[in-house]
Amino acid sequence: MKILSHRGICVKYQNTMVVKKNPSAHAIRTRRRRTGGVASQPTVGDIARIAGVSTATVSRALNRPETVSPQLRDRVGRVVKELGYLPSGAAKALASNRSFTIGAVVPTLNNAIFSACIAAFESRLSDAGYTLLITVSNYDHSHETQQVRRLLERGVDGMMVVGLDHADATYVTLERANAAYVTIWGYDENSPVPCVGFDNAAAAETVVDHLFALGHRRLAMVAGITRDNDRATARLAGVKRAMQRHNLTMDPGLFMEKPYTHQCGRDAFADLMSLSEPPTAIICGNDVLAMGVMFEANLRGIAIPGEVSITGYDNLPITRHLNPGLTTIDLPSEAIGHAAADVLIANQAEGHPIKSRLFDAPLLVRGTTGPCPGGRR
Amino acid sequence: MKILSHRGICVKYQNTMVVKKNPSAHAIRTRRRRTGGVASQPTVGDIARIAGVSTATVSRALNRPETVSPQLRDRVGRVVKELGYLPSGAAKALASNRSFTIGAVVPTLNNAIFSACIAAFESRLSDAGYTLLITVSNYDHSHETQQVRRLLERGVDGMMVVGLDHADATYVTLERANAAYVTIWGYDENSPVPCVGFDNAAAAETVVDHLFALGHRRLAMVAGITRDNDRATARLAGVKRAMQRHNLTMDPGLFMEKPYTHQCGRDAFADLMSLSEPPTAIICGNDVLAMGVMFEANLRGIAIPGEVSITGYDNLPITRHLNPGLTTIDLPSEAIGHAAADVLIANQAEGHPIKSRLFDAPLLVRGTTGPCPGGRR
DNA sequence: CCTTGTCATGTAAGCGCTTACATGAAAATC
DNA sequence: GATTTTCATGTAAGCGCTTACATGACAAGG
Repeated sequence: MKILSHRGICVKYQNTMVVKKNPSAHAIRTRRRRTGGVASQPTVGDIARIAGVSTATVSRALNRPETVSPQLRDRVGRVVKELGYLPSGAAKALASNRSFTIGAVVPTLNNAIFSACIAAFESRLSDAGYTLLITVSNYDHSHETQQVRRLLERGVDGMMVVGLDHADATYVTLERANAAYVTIWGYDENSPVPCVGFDNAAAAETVVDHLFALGHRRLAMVAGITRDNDRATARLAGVKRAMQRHNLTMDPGLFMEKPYTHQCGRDAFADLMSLSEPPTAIICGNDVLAMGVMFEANLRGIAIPGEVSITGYDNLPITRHLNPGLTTIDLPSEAIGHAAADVLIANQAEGHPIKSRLFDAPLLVRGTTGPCPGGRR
Repeated sequence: MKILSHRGICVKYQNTMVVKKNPSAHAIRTRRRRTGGVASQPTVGDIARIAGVSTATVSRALNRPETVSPQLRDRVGRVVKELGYLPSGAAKALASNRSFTIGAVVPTLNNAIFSACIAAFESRLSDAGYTLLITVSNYDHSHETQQVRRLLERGVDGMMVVGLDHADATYVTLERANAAYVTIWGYDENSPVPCVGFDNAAAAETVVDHLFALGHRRLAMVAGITRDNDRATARLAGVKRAMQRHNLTMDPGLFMEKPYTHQCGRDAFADLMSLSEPPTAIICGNDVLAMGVMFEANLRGIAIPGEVSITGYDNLPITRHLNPGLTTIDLPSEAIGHAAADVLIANQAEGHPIKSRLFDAPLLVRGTTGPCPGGRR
């Protein structure tokens, strides 16, 4: 822990003041330097001059060392190190039309499943020399359009957006800008846009099938908010479709939409249990809701799965440690993050087209689901 | 869900091929356009020509509308909308020396406490028109240096790094680049670098005090890995300091460092309980470890806090729903994220110097701590 | 009516890189 | 030995913006 003097800011501050108060030619010219006026940062020109070569050679030595003679390469390298030279990304991006920057728009960062995906995404990008620009949409399509636009302005080389369903303007903007992008989480084989994800509805169906096989007939669903969220919508649709397939009646009172919070899961459970005829199994739109449901059941001394079965969706790392372990959909969040990064990088590096990719999202049966109490009804 | 044709990538791909195979002057010139050769994006020049004004006026109309007559402002605005013009961030950054981009280096994204902070940080940045560049260090100081360098190359207007303890090179790079930066999480009033955080050690001391007051004398600590992690180090130090203050003996066998995972918490508990004389209270370096400890205790039927008290550190949203609720340090992660963003933005916008800021991190007593079993020893 | 501001707009010079093309020396070919 | 080819390096033209300064119209002041 060695700490150097921290004066940069002050100087910068004072400099700004000077400029404001006394816009002399000199002050203005000074201000334009990259660092705000003080010790200006070295540029390729400086490196070139000191190393006694042209700027083109410096650029080549730095970006395609193999095209430069070893002596010059070393000479340039030495000067670069000596001066602590950092290339200007803006200038590079402007001149080369590549920013080595990739954008992502996620609905939220406060859900471990997205964080995990983003972490995987970032990790791959970082290894390939890219930096991640991240923005959050808060599950709001019109806000998302703004964020996409902003990322495009920042000159990202590619972009990842969550979900297939977006505002028209988002797609228009993306296509107009001729952007390289990939959607994640959802998968639709007929999708005209590339998607790296899984079939949310199909996975939800397997949950119902599992519960049906266990004898459950009275199923409830605590879905996420479906507005502007195609994943939540698809999961709900999957559950309904499977129930229809099994000829199960769907009591509207057993279907609800809740924000993805533990508290909402608890509230949902309380509501469901206060019904005259409570469900024997509760399908949750994600693990956070499922955990909330479990917590409330626990508090009320209602046995899981003895009295009620619970299912989640996501397979958050914590869910396997719960007691009993949560039966859930094992969502390949990391694989998706990696694949999304790979496809974007390959597109930039080798010009590979961005192709869709389907992942499995298998049902993971653990302890929260069991036979329907009282046998089949 | 309206989906447009998705042809951009292919064209770009083909175009790259063309260029590679036939580097005619035309193909090359074409390739240089921002979009890769197809329909090129409009520029200020295009807007200016169509609106019948100069590029300077376009720039002013877009960035400082009040300096332009209403008619021209409208005229420019209309053309901008019509052409779907998106300014080039690279060109803006190069010309104005401002990127409207802020960087962050975090140890991991796979810990809800950081995600929450980042979410708060991003939210404030976004409101102010900034975009967040995020990189992760994986708790590795030398990797962190690389990431800082990369962010600087990308031309961030400011940067946030987690913790006060960093590699020399990190600080050297930061100062040399004259960067506006702030460290978060830790706070040290004597720090020469600005820090927005709380006193990790002091908070850890309050945990010990609380346990001591409950009669516990045999304390164990499951700390995080302290290497390259000043927060974990400070927490451990705080615990030791408080124990010394209370004249408690510190059995080395009761102190261990573990990665921040649930499983490690479980393992730690198993180890601790297999000791001939197990602790009556276990202080955990963070909530994830604490939850792991709780899960294992639960599995073994060991009563909390009847037989053993547990404390966490972070106050993750889930911890209040646990049964019993986890006694932990209420870490102001969102406030820190907001404050870090605010200070960086104010520095850019108004030239305010970046000042340190101290937050409270109070002990939150919930159900996992109780009187020492068997009274005081 | 002339001067002096004031203000909206234009002109054009960069910002710091990349890279097409030019150049010239050395190597290869005839 | 004259030629062509190859290759490392240099020259200089942008990339798409911002902005200092120039300009000219018009208003205000004398």
